[in-house]
Amino acid sequence: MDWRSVKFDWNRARAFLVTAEEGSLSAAARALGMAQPTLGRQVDALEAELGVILFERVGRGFVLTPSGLELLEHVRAMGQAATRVSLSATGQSQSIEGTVRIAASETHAAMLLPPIIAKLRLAEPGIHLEIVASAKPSDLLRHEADIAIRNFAPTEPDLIAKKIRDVPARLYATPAYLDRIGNPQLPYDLRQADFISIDGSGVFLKGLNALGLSLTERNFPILAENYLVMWELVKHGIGIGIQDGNIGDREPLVRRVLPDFNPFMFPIWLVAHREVNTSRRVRVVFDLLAADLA
Amino acid sequence: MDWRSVKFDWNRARAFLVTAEEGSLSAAARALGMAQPTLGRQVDALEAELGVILFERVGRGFVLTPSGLELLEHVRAMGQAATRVSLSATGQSQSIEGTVRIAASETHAAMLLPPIIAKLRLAEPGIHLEIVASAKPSDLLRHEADIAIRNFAPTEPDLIAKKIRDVPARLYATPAYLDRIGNPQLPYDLRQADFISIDGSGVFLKGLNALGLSLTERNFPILAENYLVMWELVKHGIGIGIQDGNIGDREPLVRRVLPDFNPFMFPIWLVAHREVNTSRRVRVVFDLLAADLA
DNA sequence: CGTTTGATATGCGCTTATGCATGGATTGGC
DNA sequence: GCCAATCCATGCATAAGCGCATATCAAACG
Repeated sequence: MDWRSVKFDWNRARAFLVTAEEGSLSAAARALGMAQPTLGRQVDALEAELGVILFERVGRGFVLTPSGLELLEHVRAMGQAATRVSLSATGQSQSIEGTVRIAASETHAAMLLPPIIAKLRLAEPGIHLEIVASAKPSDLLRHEADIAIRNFAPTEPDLIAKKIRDVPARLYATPAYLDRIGNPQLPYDLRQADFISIDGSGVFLKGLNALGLSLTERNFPILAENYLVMWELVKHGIGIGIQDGNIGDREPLVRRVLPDFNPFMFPIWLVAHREVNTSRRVRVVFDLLAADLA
Repeated sequence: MDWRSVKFDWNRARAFLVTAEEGSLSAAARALGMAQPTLGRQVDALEAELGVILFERVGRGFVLTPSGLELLEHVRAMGQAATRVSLSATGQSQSIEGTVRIAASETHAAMLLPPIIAKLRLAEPGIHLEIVASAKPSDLLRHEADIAIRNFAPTEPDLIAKKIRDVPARLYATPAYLDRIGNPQLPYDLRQADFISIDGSGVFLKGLNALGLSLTERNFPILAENYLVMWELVKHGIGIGIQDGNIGDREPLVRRVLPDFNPFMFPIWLVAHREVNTSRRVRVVFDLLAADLA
């Protein structure tokens, strides 16, 4: 075998990849946790090493040359293979010492995880934990997290998932707000109420209507895009929000809207990449999460 | 985009790849032109970084662990992508300064190339030339060379090829040897002669028989596996060998066997990878080779 | 038109990695 | 069973790469 064509510095290829994808040296440096001059010099060195001009230096940022674009295609393939290396490596690792990243929505991260994390820290002090709280579901295929807590079954093929339980979600508002809209008792009474939406796709609206309410977009004057913000808005008497019944019932500032109404059931899924879940420490965390969330 | 999974040191992955493929740190170090301790430390560091034991240290060499084998698969994909990067980079390079590697059989390298190389050096002093003389056809897809001189049309899809001309090949031997076997005039007279073979696959035998001779394996008591060695054996009167007519006729030590016999025509092809041939300096060399070989 | 922001280059001190030389260990051959 | 060859590990001097601080520049905004 001839290795001439793999002799070039692969880290420089990585620098080029991230710089091209992020659009600037500074952004790439932030993404990789390196200094911006370092990446600049690596890209320069790669250009000299390959004899190709990759970027056109134009004022504020860089612009890919046609040659750079051509090369980027192949460097992307390197990056995807590198991702698979990292993914598989995590799965192969049988060391209990290391990092496990858990992705969850802000609510779950803030409301459900803390006691479990505390228990996990005591049981396995060698495991370093990272909580990725994000409104959007993390991409486990790209290894943005090792384990994700989701409210829907995953559709991606390479993921394994375990349904933990169904959580009753209810509508909450402050007593003051409920007084203001006349203490509604029936779904029909909510036709003029203000709801605080948490995503713009309308699934919240459809879900509520499926339960017997008849709402329109005019009932959603506020979009929070963040669970915690939504909950704070509800606690400040701005409108009605949906929340896990176990959490909402413990919050003294709010009361159930329509107390006798059947709760809206949504599932909690624990999801992990098949490759990653073969890792011993990921498995430990996965199993403990599954047990304690139930 | 999340770059966590590409953060690890790619050069260490390269060290692992070459070490695993070559079978030892020392061999990998030779292949990459690095020191053996360097690769050893890089592999150690990768194991620590990924938390995976890649090799089992057993006496003289390393043995891949199952985890290492699993990871090697993905690292190989990185290496293949890296090869494509290098390949495409050579093609994108419009700089006349740089290296061009020419692969040819030993005969072509020794007999045909020297005057052309001399001319090329004068015309393009900025181009550094490397001659890869090998009995086996170089793998252009893996970029073992930029340009290859071959005696057959390439079958690989991504290669471009140009047929230069047909070369008359003839049989040669020393006058002393021809005297010894009775100065043969007809193909039939060669039924007892010794031929010097250059490959073990029998194509030489079949080719000669296709021209009217009736030889068996007993006529090939010597296998040289090297064109120059074969030619030296012929010049020392050991037997009959085949050679380019332009070369053989200029050699005072030998004479044609069956002077009036039609020569065996074999083609000369100039071959390059499609990607690589877009490089300016490769193109320059390619065109000059094509012109001067005709 | 000046200010601010966010970007790329450069100089410098220092950490890190590399190569060389060497020692220790194992395999294969005679 | 010894010898030679080959390979991996370690210590040390050196060189290369990195991060920090800073200068410089361009674009957007008021």
